[in-house]
Amino acid sequence: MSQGLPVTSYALLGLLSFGDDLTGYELKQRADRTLRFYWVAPAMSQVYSELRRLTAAGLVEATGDAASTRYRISGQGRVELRDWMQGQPAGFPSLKHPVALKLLMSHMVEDSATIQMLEEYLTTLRANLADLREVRRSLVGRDAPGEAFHKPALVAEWGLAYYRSEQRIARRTLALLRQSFT
Amino acid sequence: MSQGLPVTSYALLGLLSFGDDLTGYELKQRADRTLRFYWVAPAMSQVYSELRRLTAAGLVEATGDAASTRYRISGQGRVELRDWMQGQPAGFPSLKHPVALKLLMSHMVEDSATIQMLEEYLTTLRANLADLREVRRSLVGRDAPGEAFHKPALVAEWGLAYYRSEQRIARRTLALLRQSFT
DNA sequence: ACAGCCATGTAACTCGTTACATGATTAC
DNA sequence: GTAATCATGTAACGAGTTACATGGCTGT
Repeated sequence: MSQGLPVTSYALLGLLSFGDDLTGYELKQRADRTLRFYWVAPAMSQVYSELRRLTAAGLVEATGDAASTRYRISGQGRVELRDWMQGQPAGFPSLKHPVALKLLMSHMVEDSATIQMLEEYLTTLRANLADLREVRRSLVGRDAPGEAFHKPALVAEWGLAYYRSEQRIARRTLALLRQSFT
Repeated sequence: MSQGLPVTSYALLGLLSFGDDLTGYELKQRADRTLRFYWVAPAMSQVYSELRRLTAAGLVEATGDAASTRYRISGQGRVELRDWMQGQPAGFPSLKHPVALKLLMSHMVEDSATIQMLEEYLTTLRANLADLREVRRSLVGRDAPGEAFHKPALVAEWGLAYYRSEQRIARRTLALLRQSFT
């Protein structure tokens, strides 16, 4: 039953599938640490409303008082999550890349502005890369095949590969622009 | 004036900044050919509503009858687009990667299911790569520095680099899973 | 005492999607 | 003549954001 929850709902349910029970606040923190790199960083208010939805559907169970509620995935939640994973195909990633977007129409501005944009992108890229490296590091020791964080480690590696690829292509594009910008 | 249009609005305005005037229908086709790889493929209905918004703001001009209207960017539109490009920083890309998402919680299912998911991803990746290569090919001859499609060509290269990186990491992950899957 | 974090929520709004609906033109 | 494509729109809805609001708890 309860077919067709939004993907973000399953994503949060997935974050609860590692065994521990969390408050909405803690769940948001976990999302910021992991989900944000390849899905979204949902707003605080959305975390709470999704948790209400999941509770209503019986996929998570709430314990504690109104001032501090802990949520844990239910048996039915595990079943539903499994079904969703194996049901529909994953679907193709969708990218919102404002840097590429502005580059596309960069004939409207001076090359120096585009060069500056790419430099700024490389800076924020470095920062994100550092964050993700830190996440990856925190999994060392529990990341062997079969261990609890094997799959999260694979995802972190995936993200690192993505960021490194972005670094390469941004640098290459920057070099090309600087070359023709006399 | 008219500060703070949604980015998709500027994106469509940008597609109109290459000099030709298009119908809503044609604009949608152009978006499907270019924008979709690194921004979005807006629904037909949204293309029309954005065009109405842009017209109301004086950034595009409409000509023709109600049965077939052509839109062209206005002088003010060019100014506004330039301002937007140079104004706020581009912002960091946001990725919605359902494959990575499912991989994260793949401890919930058998490895064989995850392996199958990655194989399917590689298939659709191949198809998208072919599409984008076709786009890149169509720009050959007008893609030198200073020429009309230099920047679009750079963006296409960027996209190709991204897809190739995805291919590499997907294959690597697949290999790791197959290895530990006895 | 006060700052900062923990913790939870409501309300308004907008972007973007899907479904629905219509009709003209072109190709076979 | 009929199917596909061109062309334009409306209506309903849902996901997700921002702004607002409240209050407890902890460290200095």
